[in-house]
Amino acid sequence: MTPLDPSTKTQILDVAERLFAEQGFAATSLRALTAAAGVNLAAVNYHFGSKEALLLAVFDRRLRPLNERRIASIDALVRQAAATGLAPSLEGLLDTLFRPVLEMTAEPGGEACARLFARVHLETEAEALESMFLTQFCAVRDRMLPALKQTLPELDEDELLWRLHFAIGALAHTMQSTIRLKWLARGRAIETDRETTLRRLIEFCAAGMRAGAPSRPPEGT
Amino acid sequence: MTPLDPSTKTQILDVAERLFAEQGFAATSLRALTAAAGVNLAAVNYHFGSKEALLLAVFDRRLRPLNERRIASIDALVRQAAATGLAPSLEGLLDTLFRPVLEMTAEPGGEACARLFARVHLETEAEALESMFLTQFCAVRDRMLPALKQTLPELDEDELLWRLHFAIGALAHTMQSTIRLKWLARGRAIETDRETTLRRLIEFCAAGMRAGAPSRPPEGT
DNA sequence: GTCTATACGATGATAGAC
DNA sequence: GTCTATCATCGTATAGAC
Repeated sequence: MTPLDPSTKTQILDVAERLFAEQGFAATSLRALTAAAGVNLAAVNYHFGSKEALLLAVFDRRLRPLNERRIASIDALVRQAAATGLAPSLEGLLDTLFRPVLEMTAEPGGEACARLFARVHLETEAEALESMFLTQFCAVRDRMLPALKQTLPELDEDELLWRLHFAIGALAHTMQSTIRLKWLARGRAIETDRETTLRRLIEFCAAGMRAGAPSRPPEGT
Repeated sequence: MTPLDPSTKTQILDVAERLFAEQGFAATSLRALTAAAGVNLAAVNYHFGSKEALLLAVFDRRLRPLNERRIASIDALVRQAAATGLAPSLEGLLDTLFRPVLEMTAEPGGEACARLFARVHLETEAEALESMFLTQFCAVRDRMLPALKQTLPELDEDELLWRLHFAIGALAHTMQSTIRLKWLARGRAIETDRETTLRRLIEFCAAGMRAGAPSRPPEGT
């Protein structure tokens, strides 16, 4: 349990993260996993309770520092904005939401893990997993929403929530499948540099969230 | 195989669609599935080859008419625009992309199936599934991209592709989890009427795709 | 061609000895 | 905490009846 401990538990977590990401969850058997980790088959069920709970633990370990970074960034933005008497910038808030996820792909094992992330909504009902995900995101949301309300005061709450929902979807899809993007491009080379992608994503979502405010297109059928 | 035939094959497809959507793919055993369909266990492997291939067939059957609707709508928009000498409207093109998916939820069994859809990136690499999905979407893309280029001529191709990618992500996330949206809302009731959602989605994505064109926000760090 | 009964190997989980 | 042995269940394959 201690940080530097190559204990059975952390050993399992490390190997599980790698194998789940490489081969997928269902395709990774506990026998192969425990053999690769050099531990006994029964150790997974002893330490985690089930294979699915092990997956939860893998996600939890990755998500925790990521959401802590988000919280710190939002707090810094809001504090800084309050000091100047202005609302926090929309681009800054979106950066806070997106950057930790995109930067995770630069960490060792991070890219594979990010892909695993995106493949989450599968299998069973994944209800436990969704629940863990939302619980962790709770603190982020509770800071993000008030900040966004300051920044976009003209939006009613429903509209704001939906637009944040769409923005998260754009992020999720970006993490999930550069494959689809490359296919969209029909073989053309396409820029996938991380900072450029982040800029594009922020521009798209910022414009989407501001929709209707700066210039209103004429209504049609 | 004929439309009205309650044959073993269509019987399996019908029950599979329902059970996969209700319980998830992994959680639905072929034994339970074939028992519910009143067919023999081996019938699945005889008619479809494997459990995964059955899932493919379920998706394929739903996706085919959906993409045909999209193609017809895009063609109509482009034809109509050409007649007036104008580019097709961005909102119209996005409507074409989104509406058939949202309206699928109104068909019997459609909502559950839409959720299953979104849970696609599961298990193994899901490579076969992704491949089927992209193959079907091919004809849509090949009409959508030229139309979008007419409508947004100021965007370079990379930017256009990325923005379409983001828009598809917003759609996918919308179909996938109203659960997350409701959680975002923290218990507040939130409008989830289909036409309203469609309008919100179109407004968000249209603004995102036009980002930088109509009015330019000042650049910051 | 279609359907059935049955068997096989592998899986996730568990009980109990140490 | 760790191990071995064992269990029910899974997806799949096949042999043979209609």
